[in-house]
Amino acid sequence: MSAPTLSVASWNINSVRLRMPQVARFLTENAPDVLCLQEIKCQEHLFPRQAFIDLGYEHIALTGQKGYHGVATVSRIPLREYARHDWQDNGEARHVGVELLGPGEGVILENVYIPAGGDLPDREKNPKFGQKLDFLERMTRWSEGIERPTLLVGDFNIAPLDCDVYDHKALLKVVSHTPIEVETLGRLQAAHDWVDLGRKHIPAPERNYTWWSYRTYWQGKDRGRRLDHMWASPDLAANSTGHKIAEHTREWEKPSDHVPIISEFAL
Amino acid sequence: MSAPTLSVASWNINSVRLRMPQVARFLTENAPDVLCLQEIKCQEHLFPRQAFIDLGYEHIALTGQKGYHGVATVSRIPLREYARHDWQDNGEARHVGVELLGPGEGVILENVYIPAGGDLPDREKNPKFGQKLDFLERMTRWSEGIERPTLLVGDFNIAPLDCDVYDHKALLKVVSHTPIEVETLGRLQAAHDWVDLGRKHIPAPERNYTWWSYRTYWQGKDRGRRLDHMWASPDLAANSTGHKIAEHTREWEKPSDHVPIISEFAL
DNA sequence: GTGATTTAAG
DNA sequence: CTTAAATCAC
Repeated sequence: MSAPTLSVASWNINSVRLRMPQVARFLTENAPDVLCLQEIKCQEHLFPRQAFIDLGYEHIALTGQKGYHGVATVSRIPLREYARHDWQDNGEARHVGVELLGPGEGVILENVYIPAGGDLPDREKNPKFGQKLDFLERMTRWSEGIERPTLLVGDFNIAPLDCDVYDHKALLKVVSHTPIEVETLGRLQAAHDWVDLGRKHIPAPERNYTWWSYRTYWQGKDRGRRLDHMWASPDLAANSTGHKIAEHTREWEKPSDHVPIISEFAL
Repeated sequence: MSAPTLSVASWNINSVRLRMPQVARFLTENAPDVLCLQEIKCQEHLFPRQAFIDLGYEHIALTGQKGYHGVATVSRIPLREYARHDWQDNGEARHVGVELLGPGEGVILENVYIPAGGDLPDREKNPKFGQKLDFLERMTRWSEGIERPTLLVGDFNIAPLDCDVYDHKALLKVVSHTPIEVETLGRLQAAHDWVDLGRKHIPAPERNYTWWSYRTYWQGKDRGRRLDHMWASPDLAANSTGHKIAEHTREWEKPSDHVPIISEFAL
């Protein structure tokens, strides 16, 4: 018999209602214990709760709003909603935190959708870019106070390493890979010594993309970026045993522009 | 061997681009010589011309506009575009007339989409209702001058007979079956002694619906109306040999709210 | 390019 | 309920 494990997946689903069949397929084929979704794009009362229950993911914590953003954490193991941080400071639904109660008891799981930040990497001309940096700063302040083993997952909308994008030089001025974003994300990481599980298990410079734009994917040039991440507290990271990217979902019919990432832990 | 015939179909398709697969199925299964479509809902350059050519309907006359209205006549037999009447007097694409050049030579085929007329049957409170009546008046003036054998087909948006709706009394104040509309349509009919082929071959009070609202169809109460018609000049009507309603298409996947009607003529 | 929303129209 | 368009955000 095998040792007890915990598996956690994260996926920016870009409308959970539209893609529920794909979510069901992913859960059936991969059976993670917990799935964190971003960009569910629906209000809480419209979340397809029953579909998740039918799939065995009956423990659900979510925050949603009409049309945009919204995150949900669905789980086969019991959980308790722990927090909803408004790091955007404007009421947008971008975070839900839970505490695992079954296997993995005591682990805190933070599901976040960091703002995309608009097109221009300039605080003055593009307020959304400033909001993104401010969001990261607030997360940094928050990180400094963490005292429990925590897994921070979601769509960070930043590809930090040179090898996290298909063309480092070309993307230096493209929001998601600008030096200021990378530095700001670096301070967040340093504030809790967060361990980047994607790169722990798929070391740089190995290809590790999680997102391909709808605009260019059809060109087949593999213009990907690593925007989705799982960061663990050092103590929790010590138990992480693997990390994978379900890249094949990008080829599914009417796919999300992001693909799921999955981490496994020994308990 | 059989005598030469001409068959003509008419169908308010409610977006020809969205329903091209259904149109193809209808043409394959019914093989009319000519099909008149209403509510194609596209500009002329976006009409799926090649799809019709591939199906053998290579002779095409159409008038379209962005988003709404628009009519198209597609044919296996050669035709010549004859007229585009602006009976709405505002440039909307609601009519195209053709002259058949092959079998049926000399027949004029008028394809029209008469305005729905809005919700309130009141000229003052609802200008659209007045426009509908004015449209019919202009058609009446036009009818008085017809000199060639003509088939007038399309979505008239009026159910003239008591038995043309599921509940005559209940619909007396519902646009499509109000006395004023029925009378105005009656004057149009009288102006050329138009023969109502639907009722020539399916005599009143037999059920003869061509449209069921999206809003109520799911209730399964057969709340239909006969809004689509084929009217023939008396001389041409003498050659009409049959008329049918392709009601089963209303059960197809993602159907139009209207179903095709088909008339056959001996030549 | 894709999705949600709103509006207009049916 | 259904469609197209326009808008906005990503």
